[in-house]
Amino acid sequence: METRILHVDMDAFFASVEQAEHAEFLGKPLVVVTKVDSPRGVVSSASYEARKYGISAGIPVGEVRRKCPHAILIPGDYEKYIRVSEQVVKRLQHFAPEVIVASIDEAFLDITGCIHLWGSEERLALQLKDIMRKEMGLPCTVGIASTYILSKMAVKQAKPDGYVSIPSGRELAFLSPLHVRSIPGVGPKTEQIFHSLGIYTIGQIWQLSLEELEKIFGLIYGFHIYQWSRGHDVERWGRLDIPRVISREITFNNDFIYWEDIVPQIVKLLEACTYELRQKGMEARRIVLKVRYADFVTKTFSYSLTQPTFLDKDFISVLPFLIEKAKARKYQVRLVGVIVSELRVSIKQNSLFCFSKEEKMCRVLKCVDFLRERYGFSFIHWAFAIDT
DNA sequence: TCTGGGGTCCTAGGACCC
DNA sequence: TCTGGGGTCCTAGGACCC
Repeated sequence: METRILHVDMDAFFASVEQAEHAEFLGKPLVVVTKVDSPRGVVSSASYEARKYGISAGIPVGEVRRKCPHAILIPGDYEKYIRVSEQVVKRLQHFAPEVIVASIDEAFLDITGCIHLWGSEERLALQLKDIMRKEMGLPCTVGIASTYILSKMAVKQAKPDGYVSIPSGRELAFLSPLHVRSIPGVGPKTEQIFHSLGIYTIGQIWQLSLEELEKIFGLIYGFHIYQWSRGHDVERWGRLDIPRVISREITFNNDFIYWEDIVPQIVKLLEACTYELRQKGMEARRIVLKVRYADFVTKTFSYSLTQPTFLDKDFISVLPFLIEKAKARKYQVRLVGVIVSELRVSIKQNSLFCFSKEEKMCRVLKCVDFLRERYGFSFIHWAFAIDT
């Protein structure tokens, strides 16, 4: 039996969630933004009514107001969108034994063995769309094809509120006329390189041999493009359900001049990262300080610990070293971020044989985490006091 | 109109060891 | 004493995606 992969992508997800909840927003140019009142807010999600005015993800609120003065701007409620996303996934699980969640608003279903239950794959797809619309009030687009990447490319062509199937055997005919940017993984830089070579469509990529692509784009990326342009999946290295990094960042409403004002912000971000580490039962070995200066130049400064940890204090002890490096560039600061990486599942939290001190620390931190959840951050000093 | 926040994966140079 | 080569780790940066 030939494999059939179904890809679901929710249309204008955040905006649609808000429209489903507030009927008065239906049919209106609704724009979900990061910050409503700051000129540094940008669009997270725009309803299709808003997209008619050229509003798309990433553009600043000022430009939104200029392009569409009557647009409705609301701040994003990301925890809500995560909850709705989980409900969507639960509903999708009725259609296939395994649902691979690719992001907050998209998923893949291997429907190879399920099509007969619905009569045809088209009826399955339309039923799925119908249920999302009627039960959750959310429009979505569905693509079905023989590989994951093709199902995703099918969705791109069918948006919004559409359905496209690529029948087995018609893959190359589907791909040939599409623009190179239709390949997920080909962005503006790669597009530019293709254009400089006189290549605009996927069909034209086929004229290049694997060796030529490897020479232009490097061994790995060149191989990927070779496979993707033929509709073939490339095995993913990591598992989707285990995070590789945890990060928090903040863009200030006004640039900061003095590092005394910035450091507490960095500590807060770090606390949020380690809190999530502990919640996930993980620890990290590497910390990265990210700084975007007033001139929009972004620098990162990192340090690897000898042992992975989930304790704030272990990372805080190296923060001064990283901050000193960041200070060397004499510019005002518009963004700071903290990234913890080199993650692994924590042994300390899961082992029955923890040392009593570690165990004590765990309990204290769980208490601190609880208080943080209730009252916000900056309870870190409590943990210090009990540890020492 | 000045440009968010959360991720994934890959590259490249230098240090260091054998 | 001088030399090469391979392997691994560390650090910084970049392309891309939602």
